[in-house]
Amino acid sequence: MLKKKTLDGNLESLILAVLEDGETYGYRLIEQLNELGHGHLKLGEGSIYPVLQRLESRGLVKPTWRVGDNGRRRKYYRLTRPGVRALADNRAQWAGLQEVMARILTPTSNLCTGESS
Amino acid sequence: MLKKKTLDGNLESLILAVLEDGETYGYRLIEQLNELGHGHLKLGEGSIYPVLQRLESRGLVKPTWRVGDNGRRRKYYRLTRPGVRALADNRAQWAGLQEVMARILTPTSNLCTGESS
DNA sequence: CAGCAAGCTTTGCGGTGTAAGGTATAAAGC
DNA sequence: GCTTTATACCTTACACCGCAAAGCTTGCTG
Repeated sequence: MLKKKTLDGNLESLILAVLEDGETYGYRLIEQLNELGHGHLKLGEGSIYPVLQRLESRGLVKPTWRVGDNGRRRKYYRLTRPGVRALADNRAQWAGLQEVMARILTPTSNLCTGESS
Repeated sequence: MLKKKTLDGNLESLILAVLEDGETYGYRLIEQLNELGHGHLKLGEGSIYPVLQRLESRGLVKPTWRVGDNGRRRKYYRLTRPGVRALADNRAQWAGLQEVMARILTPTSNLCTGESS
């Protein structure tokens, strides 16, 4: 299971990426992410809704109230042009992070194993 | 350049990984990370020292005051056994995150490009 | 002595995930 | 009709993290 601090800063990217494949509403989004996470994710409502609101206030997504097939009011979110751009930006950031992490985190140069004490 | 929120939560892993290749002191550590970052990183003292202190208080690193080759007092940090374990743990977390991000963030299923408005 | 760089520490701010609690409503059971 | 359950949304409070900024000490250099 991924810890909060590991996921930190990437939830926004994940949400934008899911939105890229078509509009959704918050409750469904949680299920989608948890399914796609294959056991690595166990997100709750408190994790998603605040992010969605922030994305909305930044104009990266546009919500539309509509009634779903079960007669329920749902708030469908759709990616905006700035949202697409932000997603591309996030992908670039992720690539950069991967590069840095690969270079430093990968154990290639195990040097001194010498003990002295 | 990597944004704060992208790096978030991974600085600890990076520091532990550098420590794995041998002990260092804070000031040098900053240089090492910025070099290894190849332009992606530009860390300052305010980013590193708090992390080092936290690592110390958690027992993941052990500091030793010593005088360097320039006559300066330096606080050399060395990885402890729990620190090594924590690093392994962080690597696992990172692998998990990569897996999730790869599955969701990678644009494989570009479905509907249909506009309606 | 004055100035600078090495080296460590602390404070304060904004951003982030999330557990917990709260509201409203459609469908189903008694 | 009333209660429960599941759907669907929102809000509050908290802990943590990176980082800029500022300050302190100490050794080298002019």
